[in-house]
Amino acid sequence: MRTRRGQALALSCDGTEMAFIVRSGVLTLQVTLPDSSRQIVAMLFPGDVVRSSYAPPCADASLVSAGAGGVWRMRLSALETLAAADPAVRRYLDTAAASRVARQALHAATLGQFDCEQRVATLLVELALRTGVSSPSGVVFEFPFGRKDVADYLGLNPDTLSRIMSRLKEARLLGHSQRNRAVVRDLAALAARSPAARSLSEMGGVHFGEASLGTAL
Amino acid sequence: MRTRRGQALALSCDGTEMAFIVRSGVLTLQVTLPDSSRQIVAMLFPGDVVRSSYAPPCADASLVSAGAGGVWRMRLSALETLAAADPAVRRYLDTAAASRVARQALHAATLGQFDCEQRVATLLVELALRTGVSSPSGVVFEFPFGRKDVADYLGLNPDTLSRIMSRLKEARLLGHSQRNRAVVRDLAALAARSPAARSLSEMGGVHFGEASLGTAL
DNA sequence: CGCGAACTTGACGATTTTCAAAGCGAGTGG
DNA sequence: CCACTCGCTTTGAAAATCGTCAAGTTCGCG
Repeated sequence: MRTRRGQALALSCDGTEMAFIVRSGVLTLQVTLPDSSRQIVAMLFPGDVVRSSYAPPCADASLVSAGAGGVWRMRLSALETLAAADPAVRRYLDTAAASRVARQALHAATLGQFDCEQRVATLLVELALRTGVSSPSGVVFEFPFGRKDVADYLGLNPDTLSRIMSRLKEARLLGHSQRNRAVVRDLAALAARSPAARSLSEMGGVHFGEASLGTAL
Repeated sequence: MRTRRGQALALSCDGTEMAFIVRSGVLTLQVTLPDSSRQIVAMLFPGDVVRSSYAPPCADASLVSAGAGGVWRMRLSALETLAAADPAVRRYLDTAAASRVARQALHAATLGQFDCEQRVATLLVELALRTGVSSPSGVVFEFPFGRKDVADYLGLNPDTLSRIMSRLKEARLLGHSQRNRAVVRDLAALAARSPAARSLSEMGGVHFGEASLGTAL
């Protein structure tokens, strides 16, 4: 399945539990509780696995594509059959589930303990490590989120977020980004502002060919 | 393994990945990032499964018993062998992992979107549903946490937490609790203050013999 | 009975949100 | 080609929430 920006994927199709595997692009898992505003619970990168039952009951949950990308969608039972036949698939799924829990633990610490600047720094470091490419002017990466999306991920107000971004640009840590794109001029300085940076770079945050980004921390 | 209050269990023993299954009592999974204070990432109730890799790398993580309880500890490889032999075990582990992700999603929403009163209400509802027993004066349950622990779970300050508790007692939603024990006088009113209450009661929050608590919501 | 640790409570202060107005960019139609 | 409008972002001032600090209280324990 190809996905377009903003496209929402139903988490379960007529009652049967589904599984999704991200192939390219970034997806978000968002949850809206009654009388509360939306929370973006997780950002999902290529390789990540999502099941219908990752969403809490009695909540309006959906999987939304942030930018253009590709996803495999299948019935959970089909994936189980695959896993039963091939131990490598089984191991992959187990590892993916465990690492999802670990990343959610990190996110919980981000939401619970960090002040707003640390939260923003954490997100930028995560995206830079995951999808960034180094270039002469710094690490460049796609940033297919509206301010509101980022704010809902970090538990902040969009206005507050805007202020932080301005502050980081003024401090020369960030370049002036065009639409849907961001430039981190000084990744090390940004990482110094995020208590989670070290953990993020260890957690498979380093993608193909850009291992050097991780070592810079 | 029996555990005592405050006892910390090492998440991994000399490099091999371990798995834990909670038998009784309540455990907490806590994470401390560099230059940041402790976050209690999850509360673990009987039936919950934890693996070493649930903890993020480069973080000081540990499993701490809140009150007295019992835990099974085994090597992950041993558990895998069991699961390979018995499909029921396999299914149990998969379900447990998925429901852990769902509960962390709920916790993320709690930390990111709720104000401090809603957070406290959410925790109290969760504990009441999980470990509470109805009695003439309300729902009674063990509360084996210090103020600091609760504050670190909810991302609040202990002083702030203390104020909220006083306010809830004044509003007659809570009874005056003795040490390590709490009484919820009006579960429905408390649930009305937590946007996550409905989700919590659906998520297997209702334990043996106390199904009536859930239906009251 | 007195000590110490944990909890409570008040006043104050900092961070963050809210509200409102202004700015910018992209697409549209004259 | 240019003015125009719509949506999103930025920014300022005021307000609310929450955290900090310090003093007082309770409770368990020696």
